[in-house]
Amino acid sequence: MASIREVAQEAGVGVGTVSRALNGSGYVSPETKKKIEKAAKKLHYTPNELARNLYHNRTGIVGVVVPDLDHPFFSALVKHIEMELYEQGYKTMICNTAGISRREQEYLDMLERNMVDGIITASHGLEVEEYQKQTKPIVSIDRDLGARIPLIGCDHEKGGELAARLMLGARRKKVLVISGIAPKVMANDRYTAFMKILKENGVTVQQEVMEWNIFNWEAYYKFAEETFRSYPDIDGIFSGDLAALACLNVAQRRGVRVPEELSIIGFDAMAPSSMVYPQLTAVRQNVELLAEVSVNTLLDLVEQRKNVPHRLILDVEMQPGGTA
Amino acid sequence: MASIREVAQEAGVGVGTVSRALNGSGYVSPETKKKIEKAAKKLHYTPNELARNLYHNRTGIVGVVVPDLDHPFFSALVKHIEMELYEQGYKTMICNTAGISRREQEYLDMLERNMVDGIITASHGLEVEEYQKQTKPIVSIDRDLGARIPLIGCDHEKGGELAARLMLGARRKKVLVISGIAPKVMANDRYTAFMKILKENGVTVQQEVMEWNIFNWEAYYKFAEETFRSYPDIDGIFSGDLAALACLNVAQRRGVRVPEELSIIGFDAMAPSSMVYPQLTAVRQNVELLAEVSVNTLLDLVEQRKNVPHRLILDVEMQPGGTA
DNA sequence: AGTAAGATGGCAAGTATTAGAGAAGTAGCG
DNA sequence: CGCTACTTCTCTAATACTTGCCATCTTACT
Repeated sequence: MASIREVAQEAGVGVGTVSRALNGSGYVSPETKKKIEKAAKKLHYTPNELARNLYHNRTGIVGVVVPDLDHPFFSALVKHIEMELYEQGYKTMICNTAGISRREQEYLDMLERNMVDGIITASHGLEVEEYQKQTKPIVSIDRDLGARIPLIGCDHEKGGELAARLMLGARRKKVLVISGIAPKVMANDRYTAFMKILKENGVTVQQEVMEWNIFNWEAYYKFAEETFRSYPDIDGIFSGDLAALACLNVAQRRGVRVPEELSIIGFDAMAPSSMVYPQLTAVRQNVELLAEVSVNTLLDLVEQRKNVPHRLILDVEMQPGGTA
Repeated sequence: MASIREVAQEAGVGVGTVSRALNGSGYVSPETKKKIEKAAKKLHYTPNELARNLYHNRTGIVGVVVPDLDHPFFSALVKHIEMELYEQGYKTMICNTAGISRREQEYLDMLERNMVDGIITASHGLEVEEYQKQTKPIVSIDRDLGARIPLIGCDHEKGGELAARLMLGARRKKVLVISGIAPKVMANDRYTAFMKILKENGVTVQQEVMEWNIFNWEAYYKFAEETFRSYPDIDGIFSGDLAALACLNVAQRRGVRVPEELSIIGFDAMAPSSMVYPQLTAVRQNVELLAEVSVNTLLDLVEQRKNVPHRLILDVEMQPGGTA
């Protein structure tokens, strides 16, 4: 762990010269530069990032806050965010809130303490006020955190419409919506839009609510079994991917024919939706684009590159499958 | 962004006193302490972590290196690692190598530059020598990186045995193994053990190799289709979860009855293996324990709490399912 | 009252680096 | 030869915090 001082001594120059030689800033003669590089190599010198960070008051780290890393949507999201951040020279710190709002708060505090240069949050356990207290760069996915905090999300409303059209086309009459519990997120818009269209067309729509952002297959499965008991006569289900997959699984186990007797439409169209047979019919979010846009918006703020729009809505499409 | 100096001025004391008052070290009278705390609150003082890090020469960050965050095994692993690290007061930085060994190298460099206090690596694109150059804390999952680097993994050999026993019990005669491409990882042991037992019992075993640690469902699916064309008469498949799921999916599409005509056994038994119908029969790794053990081993090194064993092998069990 | 122990807090060094001021040296040109 | 311009490099301040050392003040005891 040689320091810049030792390198300077070894090369017989001052520390400033070493700094300039190695960073390529300011005047350094070719010979001295060579001498310094030799000394650096000899001593296995690597600059201490911590001192650098202190001076520049930045770490090049971005915090990414999600409710559950093991949920297919969030693992895909974080993966793409990480890769995009890497492209732009940043590192990714993750926070798996697991529904604990204290953890979300702690990451906000880390912003304050300069540990991270910015935050992308897709976890929504805190009140908007907590976020509004912050002045440093934050970008929110799928929930409006008020002024100064850009919001990125997909077009949930259109997704709900697409699903509704599909249900209508299949002449479904008694449809169930399984929605998430979080009250203030954009995801709810898809169910509102879905239900509105179906009701306008005389379809009976019922709604069940379940905790969705903690991924626990057992819970989904139990919920699906419960659903089939409580609603034996429904002919359509619209919900997030995982709940839809659980319903599909239970339907298959019970011998309910999908899609003949029951249409199931998911939302997200993440990897597992393609693994089952038949493939799940689902509204697809472009996670890759979502990640890219989120990162670029955040870095626009961090590096003050330009003004960013407060709200960015990305398109969705229907992933054809065999369940609707 | 008030600094400690401003707090000291506001409270009318020296900076050292503020530091000691807020950290609870050394003598500070109750009144001064109260005064300092009031000043700190008034100025919204939050200590700059960067300066702290520089002084202590640590960041409290652990780097976690995986080939693909969106692979169900790695997303589960990282999730549990993150949660365990959090419990112990550390933060998690992730690196999704995506098979690019340069990225793996860069994380090793970050160790050198003091950006992270230690590394847990489950990605294996670099030569052992690169790791041996390092003197700072590293823990490896599923690959032996030589002396000084603890190795954690599950009992792949036993997993292979369990699968082999199941194949024998089902009287399978022509079995295919789909293994990964990485030559030096422990995962290969499961296939060696599996094949050895089957061959000893007179079963024909063939082997196909595919790139496995980059998760791409399309590729798995294509590979599975190819497999069914090339080996139309096999009656057993043993492979990682995802390849197994792809084979199950193709089998169902082709009308091959599972498990009557074809036994499929996976390895890992991650979430998607439970989502399909019938549930995939698969060897289950205890990812949660794997994460816990990896973190504790690493932190033993980081904090020099105690000597750590060089090799830790965790038990596996068979997840019963409907495909074997 | 004098002394010593104990309490309290200020000062400055240390942490590794960068940037900017300025010193020292060289060369070109009139 | 002297002035200017330019190159080259050193030195110091600054970044924000922690901590050891020392100075000062209080209190109590003799």
